[in-house]
Amino acid sequence: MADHPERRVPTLMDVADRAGVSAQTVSRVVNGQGPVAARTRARVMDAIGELNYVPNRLARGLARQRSLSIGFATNDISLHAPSQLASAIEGAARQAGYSLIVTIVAGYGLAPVTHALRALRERQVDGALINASLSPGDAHEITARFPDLPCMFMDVPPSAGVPGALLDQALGARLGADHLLNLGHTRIACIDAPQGAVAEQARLRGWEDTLAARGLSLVARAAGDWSPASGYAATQTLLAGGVPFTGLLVANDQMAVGALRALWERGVNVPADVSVVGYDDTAESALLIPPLTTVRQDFPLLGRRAFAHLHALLRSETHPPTLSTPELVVRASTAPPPGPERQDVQAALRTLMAALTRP
Amino acid sequence: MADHPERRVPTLMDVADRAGVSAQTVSRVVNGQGPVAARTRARVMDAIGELNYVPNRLARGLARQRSLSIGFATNDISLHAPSQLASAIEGAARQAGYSLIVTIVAGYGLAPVTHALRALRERQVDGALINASLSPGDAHEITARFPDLPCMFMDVPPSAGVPGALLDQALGARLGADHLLNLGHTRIACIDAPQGAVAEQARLRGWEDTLAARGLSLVARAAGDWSPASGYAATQTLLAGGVPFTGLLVANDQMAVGALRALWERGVNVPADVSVVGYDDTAESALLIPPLTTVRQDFPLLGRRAFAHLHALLRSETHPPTLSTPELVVRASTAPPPGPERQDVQAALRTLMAALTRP
DNA sequence: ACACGAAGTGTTAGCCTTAACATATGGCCG
DNA sequence: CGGCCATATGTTAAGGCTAACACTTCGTGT
Repeated sequence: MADHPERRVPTLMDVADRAGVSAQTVSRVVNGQGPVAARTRARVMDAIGELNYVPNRLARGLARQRSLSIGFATNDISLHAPSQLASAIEGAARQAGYSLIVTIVAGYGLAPVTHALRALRERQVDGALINASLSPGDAHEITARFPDLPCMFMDVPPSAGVPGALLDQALGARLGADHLLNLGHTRIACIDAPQGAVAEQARLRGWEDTLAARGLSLVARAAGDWSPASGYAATQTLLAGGVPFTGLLVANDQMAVGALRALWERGVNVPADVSVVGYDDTAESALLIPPLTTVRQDFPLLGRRAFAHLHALLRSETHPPTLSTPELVVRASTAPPPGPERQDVQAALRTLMAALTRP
Repeated sequence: MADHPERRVPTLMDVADRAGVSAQTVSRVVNGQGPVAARTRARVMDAIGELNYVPNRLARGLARQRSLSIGFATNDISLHAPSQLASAIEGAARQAGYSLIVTIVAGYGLAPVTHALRALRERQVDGALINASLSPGDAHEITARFPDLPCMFMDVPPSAGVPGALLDQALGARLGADHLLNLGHTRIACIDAPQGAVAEQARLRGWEDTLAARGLSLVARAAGDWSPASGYAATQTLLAGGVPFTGLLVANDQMAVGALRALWERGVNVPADVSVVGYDDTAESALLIPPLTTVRQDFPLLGRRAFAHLHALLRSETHPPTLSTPELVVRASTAPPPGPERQDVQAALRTLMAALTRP
């Protein structure tokens, strides 16, 4: 790769020699601390420019005993939430002079997270942000196993007593369920997320509790894996189950896309026959057919906050856990439940329409 | 943070003392190279376990002159393509013993990439993967400015003569355009991506060239920014433009979601009145209403390949640029163009239907 | 019995930077 | 004009690890 086999990348010492000063002086100039005469500084800057010197962060990290890098351990980063978080965290970290090392945690539970953190500790990260569906117990275990590694848990309930910044899943779930209840729905089904995902548990419990407060419970339930295809399959399962429902709570918007499709295929009109509530408010949601009523989660804000808290932690300032409040975005996928007679008319109309519009 | 203020994290030397051997021997055990007697190895392993020793990668990187980390410089990682790539690259890198440092490149062009690579070079990354809409000229400039940093350009045409692994944008664009042409469309509009995005240029040119080969050209054109909302707005612009079209080529599936919505709102039936072709084949696309005909891009494959090539490069094996071929996925959003009379009937039907189904 | 090579281990000298301390220079005060 | 302080710079010793080399201790062939 090297055009000039003899040429090494220049070091601090090379700059020092060229500028006719000691290494320490160059270090002072580079880091902008300690007194340096204006003339000297200028000479050093010139030498840096001429040699195209770049400081070596490994060596600096070794000498300073802090690497100025942080780790982000997360579930599959190609999903909506992790990628949004990564984007926000990277931005905040870079601005504060930190680099971001991303490690993907495969699967749920303690073991894969432990593995990921071990790798991050090898890299001497100054701290870690963890978004990996940990239970409060797991989070405590992590802090015990890595006492020297400041960690922020991004999806652990605040009650856990570990540093955390998270979205209030329970509230979000309640917002969605209450919305359906207030519209008059009583037969409500749900599509939740993979077992083991903490967000899933919190949402499911939030739904159940909200319904229970009105003396109701979920009439049917199916599980997906966050993907649109799984939402589609889950909805088919629900429809095939024979339990009638007029409201459908879905654990994320991507699965809701599949749900809308499955309902559409069966000739079930949304929202006239069934109301659908999503979760996340992805960029697509406002433009679906129909536009999706959903619970907005501000992931960029969460990401920035999480980094800010970790950053404070690194400077030994303690921060209480933060809870960001999601908000309900009402769009056209929800409406009052249909009366029984109306339901028949709708079905007939749809059949007619389908016949007419077919080429 | 430290429970026991006196306790440092154990070093190689601590392990050596405990096992009663020299540091070098511990190093040999940890790295599994060089001859070590079975008994000695066992003693060292025990000491490592007892102390919970973790090697310090900064120090190792400094001593070995390679950090076993690579950089990924990309546009906003919350978008579809970058997040898919990041996921695949991280997996491949981790498996090969490399950590991944992610840097987000803000904006298009040479300057922000240079900035990002400088930061990565500070971190002593062994190589970098770049997905940042660079022109071939920019790519050459980068290799000139960073002669010691092996780079893979993930979105630079192979003709550029720089190491690259990319998806054949021109072919993908051709597939989509040919599909519409073969269905009989002659009035084709497009929604392309931000100026400066290389993918955009390649796709736009591919569309134009393909149409030109049949003596046609795009009848209208609007630009988006990859987001569903921008696709929606662009489609509204096209519809308001007054230039009739029966085929619509969209530069990604997310914008196609917005396009489908805008057409639906205007009562334009897809595919009876207008056929829509997307690009990417996101997880949602098969489940939209109607399911979207699109050009599938295998980003996970691209990510793995890109890393494999970089890895080869790091071992001084030269690899020719690779071109992955996208493939057309035909779904229900495309059909032959309507005859003029049919178009009126459709419109009337839609009006009727909308009136009937309104509660 | 001797040289020889291989296996196993230790020693030394870096890798590049910074913290801590040491030194030199100049200005100012009494 | 000596002494003292602030400013500006240099020196030394880590920081944790590994490459390169040096040194033992064997077993082997002759």
